[in-house]
Order: sequence, then structure tokens, then C-alpha cells
Amino acid sequence: MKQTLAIDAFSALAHDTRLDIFRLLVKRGPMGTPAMEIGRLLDIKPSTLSGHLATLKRAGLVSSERQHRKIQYAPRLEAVNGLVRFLLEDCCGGDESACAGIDLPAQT
Amino acid sequence: MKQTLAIDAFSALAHDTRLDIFRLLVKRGPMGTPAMEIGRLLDIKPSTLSGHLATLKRAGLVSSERQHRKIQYAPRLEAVNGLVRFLLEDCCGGDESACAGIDLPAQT
DNA sequence: TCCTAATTTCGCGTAATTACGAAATATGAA
DNA sequence: TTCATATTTCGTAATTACGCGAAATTAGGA
Repeated sequence: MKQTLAIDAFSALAHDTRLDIFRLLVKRGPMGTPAMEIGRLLDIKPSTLSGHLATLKRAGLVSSERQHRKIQYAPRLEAVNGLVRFLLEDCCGGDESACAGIDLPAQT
Repeated sequence: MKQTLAIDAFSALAHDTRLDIFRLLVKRGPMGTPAMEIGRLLDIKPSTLSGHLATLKRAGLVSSERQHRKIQYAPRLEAVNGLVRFLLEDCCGGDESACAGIDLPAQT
């Protein structure tokens, strides 16, 4: 994980509506949710929604795939693991015992 | 974890210098690092550093404690766990099997 | 092909964030 | 108390993010 990508991801999540969108997608699961339905559930105007989804996708937090007429968005949960690993990299200078109690996600 | 606090935390991390500071503190470990030393290591001006540390602290990402003349800053690793739990709350609608492969941090 | 639902792009005004010098403040040591 | 180190506050100017209406675009279905 590169620092600039991590910043893009944190920036994307640092916004009320985008955080709502991402958490909704997490709840909805890996099958994905159509863009319009996200907008309907969270009451977001199409142009605003489009921008937010693009931001989330650019940050690697969601994936999209067209299914017939609609574009399904799904959360990329590996991205969350990647962020945590980036944040906790070389934790406590590598001294595991000093890091006791912290859950480091497994390598993906 | 409340949404506004999560946004404060993500905003705090969504900045080059602050991300550098937090990751440095993670590497340095729980004993803490004096503010001035952070500034020296990362080449940050005092007034700029002060603002960034205040932002990180407001977001709950670091703690501070005065030791003699200096203020020691340490990372609050529980905050990272808290953010991950918040992001993945009710993952896949609670269907564990659909969430396979995701590391949910233990409750703190 | 033509139509239509689904999504994106553009442009605007508004609001928030940034770095940092200078000055103020706090605190421990002598 | 007096001094020096450590840190914060304040003001300013430049930059960037924001929502959303209107118009453009895309792609599936008939």
C-alpha cells in the first residue's frame, strides 16, 4: 500500500455521505448494490452520488460491475485490511510483545 | 463509535503529514515520543506540528502525557480497532459465511 | 435502429483546510 | 523569582472540497 492511496482512502471515508455509502455496501454484502438503489436508500441526488461513488472507487474501496442496465457496487473489504496493515506497519519497531492486544489482519 | 468521531479520525489520517506522524508513533511504540522529536524527525515546524497533533488527539488517535519538560505522544491503537469495527459493522447483514476471510478485530 | 432508464460531466457559488511566522503562554530548573 | 525550553494561539492568504441543476452520455431492450 502506497501512502497516496491510503490518503485517498481515508479522504474518501472522511465524509458523511461517503461513509454512509461504504457502510451500507458492507451491510449489503459482496453481491453488490445498484447505484440508483444506494441513492434511493440514502436520499442522494444522482449527480452527487456519482461523484461520491467515483471517489470511493478511485480510492480502491469499492468495485463496480454492470449487471444488465444497472451498475452494482460492492465493498472491497481487502482494502480495509490493507489500510490497517499500512497504519500498523512495523508496529512498536517490530517488538510483538509490546503490541500485545492488537489484531493485525492476516496478509491477503 | 459515533459517525462524527469516525469522520474526525479518517479526516485526521487523510493528510500526508498527519499520517506520517501517526505511523511514526506506531513504530515508536506505546512509550510515547516527545512532540519536538517528532518535529525534528519529520521536519515539521512547531506551529504546524502543534496543530496536527491537536487534530490527531481530538480524533482520539493519539494520547499525550507530560513527562518533565516534554509532552509525550503515543498512538491509541484501540482507536484503529474501533474504526475497523465501525466500518465493518453488521457486515454482510450479519451473515458470517458471506464475510469469510475478513479479520474482525476483537471487541475491546 | 430508436427509445429510455441509468449514470456521468460540467459549471457555479460557497465553505472548509492548509502552512507558517510572530507573538503569547506554560513549565521545570536554578 | 528568573530564565530558557517546549508548545500553543492567532492572523493571513492560497488551495481544495462541497452539493446540485442542467445537459451530455452510455448501454440494454424492443
